[in-house]
Amino acid sequence: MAYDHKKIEADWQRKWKEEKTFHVKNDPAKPKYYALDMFPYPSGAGLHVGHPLGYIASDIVARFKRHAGFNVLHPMGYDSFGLPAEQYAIQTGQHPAKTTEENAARYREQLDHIGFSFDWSREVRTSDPKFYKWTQWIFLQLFNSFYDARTNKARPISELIERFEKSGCQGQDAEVLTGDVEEIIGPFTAEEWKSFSERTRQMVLQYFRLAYLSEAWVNWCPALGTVLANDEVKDGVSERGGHPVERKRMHQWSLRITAYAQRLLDGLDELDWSGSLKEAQRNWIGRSTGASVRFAVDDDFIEVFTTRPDTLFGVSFITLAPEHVLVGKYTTDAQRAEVEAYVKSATNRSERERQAEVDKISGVFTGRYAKHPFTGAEIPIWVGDYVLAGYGTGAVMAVPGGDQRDWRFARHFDLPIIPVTEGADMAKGADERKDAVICSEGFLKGLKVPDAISRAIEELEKLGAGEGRINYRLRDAAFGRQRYWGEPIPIYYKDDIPYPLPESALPLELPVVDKFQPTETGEPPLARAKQWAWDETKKKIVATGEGAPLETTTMPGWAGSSWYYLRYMDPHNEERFASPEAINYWQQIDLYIGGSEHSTGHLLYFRFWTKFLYDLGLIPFDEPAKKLVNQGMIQGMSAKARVILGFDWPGRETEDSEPLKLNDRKKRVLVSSSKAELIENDSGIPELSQHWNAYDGRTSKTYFEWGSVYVPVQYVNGRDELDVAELSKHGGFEEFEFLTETDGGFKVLRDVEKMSKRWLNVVNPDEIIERYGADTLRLYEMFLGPLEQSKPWDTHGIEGTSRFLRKFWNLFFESDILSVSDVAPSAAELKTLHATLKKVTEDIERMSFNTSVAQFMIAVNELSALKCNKRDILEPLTIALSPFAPHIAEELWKQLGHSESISKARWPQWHARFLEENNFTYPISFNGKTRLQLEFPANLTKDDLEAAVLANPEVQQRLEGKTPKKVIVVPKRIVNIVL
RNA sequence: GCCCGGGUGGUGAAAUGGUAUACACGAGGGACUUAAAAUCCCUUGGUCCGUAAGGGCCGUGCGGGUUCAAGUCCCGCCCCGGGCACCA
Repeated sequence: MAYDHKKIEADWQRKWKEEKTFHVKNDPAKPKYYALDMFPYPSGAGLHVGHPLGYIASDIVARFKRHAGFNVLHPMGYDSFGLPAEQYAIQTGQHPAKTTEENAARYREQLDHIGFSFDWSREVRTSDPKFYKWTQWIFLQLFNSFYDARTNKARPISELIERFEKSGCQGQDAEVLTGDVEEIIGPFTAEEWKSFSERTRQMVLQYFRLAYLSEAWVNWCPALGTVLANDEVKDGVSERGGHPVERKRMHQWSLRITAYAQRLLDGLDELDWSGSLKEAQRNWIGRSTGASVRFAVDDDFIEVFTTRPDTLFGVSFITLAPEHVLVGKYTTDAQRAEVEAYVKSATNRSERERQAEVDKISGVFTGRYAKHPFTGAEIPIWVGDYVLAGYGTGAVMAVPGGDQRDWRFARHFDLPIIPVTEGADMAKGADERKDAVICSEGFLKGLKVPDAISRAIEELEKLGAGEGRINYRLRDAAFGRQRYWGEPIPIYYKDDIPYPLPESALPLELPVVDKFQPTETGEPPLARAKQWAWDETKKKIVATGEGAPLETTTMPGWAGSSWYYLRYMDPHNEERFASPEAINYWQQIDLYIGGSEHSTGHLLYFRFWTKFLYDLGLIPFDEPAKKLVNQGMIQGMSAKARVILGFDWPGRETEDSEPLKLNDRKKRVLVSSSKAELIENDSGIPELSQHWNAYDGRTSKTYFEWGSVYVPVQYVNGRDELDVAELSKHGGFEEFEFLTETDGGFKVLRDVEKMSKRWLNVVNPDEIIERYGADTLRLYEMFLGPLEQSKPWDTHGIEGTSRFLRKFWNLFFESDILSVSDVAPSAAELKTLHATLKKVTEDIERMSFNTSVAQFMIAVNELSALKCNKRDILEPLTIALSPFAPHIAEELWKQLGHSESISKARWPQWHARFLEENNFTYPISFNGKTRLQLEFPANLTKDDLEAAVLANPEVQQRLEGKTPKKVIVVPKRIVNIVL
């Protein structure tokens, strides 16, 4: 029987489906293992060979763990809400649910062809109302909770109301205010709380709810017509589409992730995640310790955050962010016009401009002064856009002697620069050294920076002018999107105050709309719905206008993905997001694999929601994934043909100085890259005159202007030669002519780039599977290199893994007839088997799949050389290969006479006794350089070994009668003779 | 600028401080074949000496160091990839 991958793979994929081989039950009798992939957004483009990389890795681990006796949860689903489907809907009027359905079906087909062991009965889709009912439910829990700073966990908001009724809002309670720049609410007594109107109470509670509606600065993207989260904005433009983003103040649903900043930071320590990923999260959370300092302004004050309270004596001015609420209040009448103009221009400048023009220093004096808490000196208050509204308090105490930005601002506006450290040269710049000695006159003089910091905080606290404080860079997460294709937010409004829908109203399904665009008045698409109001008494959705209006923004893409891993545990539960029994059984994700682009977005919200659900006692763990691996990107190997854009030579008679541009109407000439070098040397290429008569008229060395044209990679062979004939059949290149080498070949240039339609370098897994099979694809993806590393895809290398599988198959067959012997295996055969089992077992545990594939190849090469067809060797080897190449393994397993799926077979154990050797070949080195090899019994003692080596005639010869200074003997490793 | 990764043959890459380049691609040579495909065998870091067998020297981005021994550890650079960035 010849190895027929098409038949074998189709058969087994069908069998797995029919026999529900990979359906998993919640079976508390067995140990569990949860292997999860970050679920994909089903885009219209389908999968390319880069996408399944992580899925293959997790599938290998899942299959391996099954062999090792674990009950494995290995599900897959779709993150199916998202912008592309909606954009497409806007263009075509087609409902996004329809395109999503089609794309998901296509993904499913592609995934099935790769032979994954997913339990598809547990599939989830975030856009399915049965799923998003629970996303909405969790949102309601967030809305109905606050973060209790006293116990450091989320609690029901009812407890807070109780507290307000009993003792009002004092001390710690008033400090939970985090998030964006907000007007701080003052403390109030129980009596005051009771006297508040319903409206006021609800407004106050907004400051505490974990899901809250606030007036906040948001990243508004006019082109997308929506608000973006901070991590959706890159370099001042939207991550998707690259549209400009501006700062805008508007009503906005936010989640109070900042309340969890410290726990999100601390939790990282115990996670088995990559260092760089943890570092990215730490960076993003951005904890800094310092002090909060209040500068009195008449009977009011400005609060600043500083990491360097030790430099307080160097404060020569205060700078407020242009957006700061106190700017208007403090500006004197004389300065008002100037300040207002500045604030207007600064807020109109986009984030992008403000980032790009860092060198442009701008600011304006408010006319007012604050009082220095220590010296009582008058400190001028300025406004400057180098101060960010969203960080700290939106105000800084400027110390030009210790901070370079302050220094530049002071220089620009000729403000005083006071040295704060010994040995600093104020003419050159600020001294930002953290190991300097403070030189300011007063109690800090002579102290080292760290000591001065604690002393300064002490003094501030004594005066009541400030205290030690920790600040985070992390902002609250914008949660509303002015979009259709997302989860509706289950909120209705009475008197402009948001109220939660009752649980019985969930899921709040997406309403029917006539168009998916915003309304003419700029409201989100949901405002178009005819049935979009809530009747409080009937408890049902009614016609728009006939009840309380429902929220019209929808949730962002990361809502569903923040908790989906829990739904897989109990996907069809209608009573709860997942039953406590299921959650208790499956617990945390044991292995989570996905791309590193999610490191600060998804993975932070994912951890935040988990901690929140934990606080409410809904789940028994507060981190979602114990181990996380980022798979590297598979890049494309673009192919480019060189093209002549023009040529010229010195002294050409010409009307202008432009080089001779080649006429667009003529066919463009693509030149094989080696030929191009000849042309550049102007070695007289006769073909050129056929195309351009002007070329013959050249009178001196000709200079060429080159460009390049992308050609589809599938027509390029392993020698970087383009198959011109095949390309012509493909179409799209009719306008080109090809200038080949003398042997008719056409060489292209190769370049590693992102895999993208644009570069014509996309490789589709379907084509690879059609030609080589899924098992070969799986092996090759793993063989390419370490999982976490980015690497280019080159289809030609796949021949190696394809040959390997055929060689493996051939071990079982002789002249296409199954020929497996029951004779006991030889020591050499056993050694190969057990060396392979050892290496593969260890490699899977440490996710080093490329080296396990190499080990399988070594095993097959050795067994082929030994002409081994022993059952006792081939059977365990087949099990070991099955996680990597499951179809061929199943087929051979069946051929060996087994009736049950190989996935139920027990993982073969390796034994050290088969690996032991009687002899060891020692590399004998002189001064660290290997010179010869000598074989000795492996059990020889150090001393005997040394004597035997020195007695060897070849060694004697090299010693030339000298006595070695030292002989290093490492048993079973090396002997080093030092002369 | 700061923080993470990473630099090893023509290419993808391997190597608990212990024989650098396993495995694979590509390339070159050969066998089988009327031929091709497939398959199998040999060679393949550089360089020098030798007719040959064989041997010498150099070699893991660069420069130092530790060590009997460094791709691996330490110090200082350079380059590439990723993340963050007027963050007070």
